[in-house]
Amino acid sequence: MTHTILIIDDDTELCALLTDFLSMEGFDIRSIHDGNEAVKTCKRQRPDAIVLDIMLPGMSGLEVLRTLRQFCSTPVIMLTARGEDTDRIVGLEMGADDYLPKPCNPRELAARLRAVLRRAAAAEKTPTAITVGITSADSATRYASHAGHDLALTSAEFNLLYCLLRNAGNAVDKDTLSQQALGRPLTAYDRSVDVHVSNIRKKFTALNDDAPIVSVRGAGYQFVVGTNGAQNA
Amino acid sequence: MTHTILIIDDDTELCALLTDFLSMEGFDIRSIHDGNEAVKTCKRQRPDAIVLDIMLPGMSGLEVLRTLRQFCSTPVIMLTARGEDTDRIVGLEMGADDYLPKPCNPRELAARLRAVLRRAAAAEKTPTAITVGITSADSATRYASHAGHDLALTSAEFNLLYCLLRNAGNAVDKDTLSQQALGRPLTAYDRSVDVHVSNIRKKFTALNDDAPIVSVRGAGYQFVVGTNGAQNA
DNA sequence: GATAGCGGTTAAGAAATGTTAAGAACTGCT
DNA sequence: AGCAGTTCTTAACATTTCTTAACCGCTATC
Repeated sequence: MTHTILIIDDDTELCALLTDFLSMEGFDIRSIHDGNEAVKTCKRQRPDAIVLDIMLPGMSGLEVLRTLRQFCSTPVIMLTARGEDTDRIVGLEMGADDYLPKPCNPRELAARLRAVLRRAAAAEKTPTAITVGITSADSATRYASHAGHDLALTSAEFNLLYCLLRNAGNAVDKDTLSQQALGRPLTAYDRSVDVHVSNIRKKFTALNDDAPIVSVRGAGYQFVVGTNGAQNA
Repeated sequence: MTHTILIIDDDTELCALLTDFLSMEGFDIRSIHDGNEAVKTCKRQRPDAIVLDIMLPGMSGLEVLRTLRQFCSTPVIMLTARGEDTDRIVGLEMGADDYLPKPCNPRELAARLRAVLRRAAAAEKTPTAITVGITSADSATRYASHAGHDLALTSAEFNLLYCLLRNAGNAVDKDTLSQQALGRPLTAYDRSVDVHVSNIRKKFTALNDDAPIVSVRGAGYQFVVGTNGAQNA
């Protein structure tokens, strides 16, 4: 997949140089030499990443970044004057993703572009949230909700529910649950899983709803999928 | 991938010899016999590494190095006269990456070139800044901010947060945190990591925001993504 | 309908984490 | 070296969370 990169720099010569090099490296390059124009282009074209010079005529690079961040979270690599730590710091505060001292090595820029793109892709692709009916849990935030309300689960409870949600509609045996949620195999007379399930159910009923977790005798527990409230007899 | 090497030496015979040998070793070689010319070529062609003789007519090798370092950080291997320690020291201060006493063994030069290129590649791939939501940290300036404001972290706190940010959305176990942030393995009854986390949280709440760090009992700590600046779809 | 096993629930104690504060270790300065 | 300020570690206590044990009722099987 080829990525579109927007270069915002008033130095046309540098832009041409970078365009040549980065094109050979497999990127699709657009360049803009004016801040205001850049923001508009960005809104329209939605590039995959942006290379932004801090020194721009008219709107400064930092202003461009601030404006940009109001409507998108596209990764931005800033070009700073050599050793200008204050620029780095201000840029960082505004949400830049990386920096390169200016006159920059095109190879290094290419490498860093790939790095920020890789990270952005990883953040997007990894599905961490599971929603079943009106219940959802997200392992990235460790937040679980039911009917729009916080379930306020503890760490073990969250792990347990998350595991049940991943296998919603099927029974999960207690050994698996113990392993996944508590990090240890189930031993004889260990009732921890049962107690945690009990506490999770209590938190569902605290929201005035039946807990969608049923026990399957001898097989473990199951998150029931289907219309909420309606359970098989 | 083949690397381009620029050899700067007035001894044309030696240049020819090295070009022959290094080409066979898989490098792409250019050679220049004059200092001023070398700097220009370097600006234009951006070689991956430079072999620089210290004794040059006109501009000396050290002057070339100083000029070079003003606009790029390409790895440089210097060729010094046998036993000239002062040259080594001055060159080191100016940012040379390695030395070889002259007359040099081409095999050894090839080996050292590969070493500096490997090191440069590693340094290149490490982006120094990380931004997650509205929280950022830059290991180059060791500055961390949240919602545009300085978090004013101490050294250990910064290391800790940086480590959590690198693994945002996943729990990082305390032993890893201790190793990365404090430089020692976790020992029994060592609560330093917990105390540091507590202090970091205090600095987040001082900015009137919930600290985006949760503990995952028995597993460590986790930087949560997505609670604040809503992003992905 | 007796009984053995499983699951539901509660509560007490154990273990992990949160927090604070004191002093040790380090830093920069003179 | 000595001092002042900062940062880190350790220790202590508070709080939360987890495990264990106990008791209860339900279900399957004979």
